[in-house]
Amino acid sequence: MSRASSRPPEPSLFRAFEDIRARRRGPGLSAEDWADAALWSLADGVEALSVERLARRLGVTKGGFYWHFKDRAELLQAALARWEHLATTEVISRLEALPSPRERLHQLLALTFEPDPHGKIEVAIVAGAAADPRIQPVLARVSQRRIDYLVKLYRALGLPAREARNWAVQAYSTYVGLLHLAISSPDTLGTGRARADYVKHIARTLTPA
DNA sequence: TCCTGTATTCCATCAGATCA
DNA sequence: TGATCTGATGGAATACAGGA
Repeated sequence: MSRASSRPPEPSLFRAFEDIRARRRGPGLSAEDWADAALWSLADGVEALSVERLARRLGVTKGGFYWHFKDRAELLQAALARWEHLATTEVISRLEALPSPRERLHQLLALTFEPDPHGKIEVAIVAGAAADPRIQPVLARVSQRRIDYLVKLYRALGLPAREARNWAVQAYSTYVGLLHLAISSPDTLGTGRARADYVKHIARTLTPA
């Protein structure tokens, strides 16, 4: 995927444990801090989300957790809500600040095909949806919103509605497939130059002439 | 292979402490 | 003084080693 512009990379949307600890406001953690930490820990799998483990990694005890949340299930829902907001709503909002639809599409493709922990979180959520019926509706909603936005971008590039939808589904399918490949068989995508070339290739194939 | 005892992990509760 | 946190505690689930 070719970078559409030379602008510096956007700061990460997700907050790692170190950020949460560092930016701790006041005497303790907020519910949002816990949700962000839970979201980050989802990279290890939905079943690995543990209140005690989370508390240890945040440098607090688990007692405070129950002030903010009724139980672990409520925390998972909060984490999923954060994911939906950060990885979809926030991304779309950032892209809308760009001047042209082509630039938005390039930036989106660059963003989604970058190797980072966000992909692991996405894959964990997808895998978790198979076992946990509470995850499925969130995942379905997020996928639909993303595809709808891609349709909008392709439409803005001049494609008719049906064709735009086909391009959008193809782009999103490629994204989901690459995420799985990057985690299950990372060598397939290569490293360094080879990977960058492949990402460029993908960008070309997903951008209408 | 199955059963049993022990250890570990996790979730949840609660009394008391801390702090703005 | 209220909001928030700590740390002890208990119960349930799971893992694992050892013996029959």
